[in-house]
Amino acid sequence: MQVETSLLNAQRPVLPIPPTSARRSAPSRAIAKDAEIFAEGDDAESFYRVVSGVVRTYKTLSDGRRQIDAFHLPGDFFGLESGDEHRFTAEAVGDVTVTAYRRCALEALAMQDTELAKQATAAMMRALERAQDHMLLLGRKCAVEKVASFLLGLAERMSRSGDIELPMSRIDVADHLGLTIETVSRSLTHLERAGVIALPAHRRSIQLRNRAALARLNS
Amino acid sequence: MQVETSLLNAQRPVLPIPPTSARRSAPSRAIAKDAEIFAEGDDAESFYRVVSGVVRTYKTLSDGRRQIDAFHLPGDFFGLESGDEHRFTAEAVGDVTVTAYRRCALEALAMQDTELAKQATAAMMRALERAQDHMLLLGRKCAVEKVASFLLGLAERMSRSGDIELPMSRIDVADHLGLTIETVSRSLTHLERAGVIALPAHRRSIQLRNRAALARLNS
DNA sequence: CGTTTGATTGAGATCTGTCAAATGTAGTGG
DNA sequence: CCACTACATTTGACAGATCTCAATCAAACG
Repeated sequence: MQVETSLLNAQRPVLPIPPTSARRSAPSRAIAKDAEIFAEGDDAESFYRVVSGVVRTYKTLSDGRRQIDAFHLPGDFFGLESGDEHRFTAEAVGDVTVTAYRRCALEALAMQDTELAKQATAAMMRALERAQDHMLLLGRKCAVEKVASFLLGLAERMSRSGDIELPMSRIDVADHLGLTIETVSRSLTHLERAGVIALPAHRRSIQLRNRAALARLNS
Repeated sequence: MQVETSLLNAQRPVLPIPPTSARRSAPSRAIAKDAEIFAEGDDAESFYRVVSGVVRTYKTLSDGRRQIDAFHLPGDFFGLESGDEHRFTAEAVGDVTVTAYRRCALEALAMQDTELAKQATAAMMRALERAQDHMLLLGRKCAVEKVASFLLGLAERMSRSGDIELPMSRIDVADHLGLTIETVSRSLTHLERAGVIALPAHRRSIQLRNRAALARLNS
């Protein structure tokens, strides 16, 4: 896990860091793999920004079915709420470092024209756009298309080469795409047999061999 | 219907809009059933608020598969974008009246502390929250659960009694829930046979007979 | 090494989609 | 008011995609 995390960070472009006025009151927090950052229903005292590692946010049904609405990479904000409770749970996918911002700070800052307020608003809009794209994926794409879209999106966000080091397990991928782990696995081998991707021995790494074919799958 | 549509498209070029200082005189636009308000890729010159009727916003894949991300009821905002293009298409479900706001107006107002800016921001947050709930529905609920959740949500938004008059066709419902019209129909009759809802002769009206049972279906 | 965990593969069941037909409703014109 | 049409919805039979359950395999770890 350590290895994967550092690889990921190495591939990421350097983060833009909020201005010092905001950073002064922004403590950095280290979180261990699979540890909870906040839970559905918790008071939304703070929101967060990923410094290193990956965070998943999800909702669950009463019988345990889970939908991961997003993975948050370094630089991404998460945990912004309109109400006073968190509406989903956030956990560390691997070892993670986050910056915490007091929520009241945002509301105070929102009135002003600060860099942090702008970034937070922009983050919300991006989250909405991603959610809209993801609804199309969940509602109308078949399994292979879902996996292809996911790989393309991840490559775009975390790698400029064609190599992806998946930060998350198959279960996480499945719960993000509305599939089971078996179907995710079968879709991957299907793409591999079609020569679109390669799956090296280390099963968390994936090479994109034919981006055009992948792109065709989520037109 | 064709005639009406083309008439509307003819008047689609943006109306002259008075300065934002006169918000009370924000122009009202009448739109005929199934006419387009804006399309994916259009310049996002304006955003809108529903005055009367219902609006659907959707994305499509290249082969025509469609995902309706939301239905907008009177009072709802839609068409707010972070970029300079609309990222989905908006159409009138029935006959509709909307208020149009110039986009630059919002950006100017965002700096200030106006009521409209606040409402627009709140609308965005609500849209995000709905999108997150809807991802759980699309990714992890079965057909009957999807229909039950949809009916409950609609009843909550547009009726305090247990009677719903569906504003949209089965096709629209299906494309919102990630199903086919046949499966929507079968789910409805299934709920009817279970005594949870009643389906009067007029097939667009639905009576909720057992809200507790419906609520149990989307826990 | 054995164990544990995660991932892949296989076989069969189930749910939803597809195609086709029947039914019902609204609308039209005689 | 009654055919008659057009359209939306429902229903049925079947196919196909994904899920479930189970076994195998591989890598990581003590």
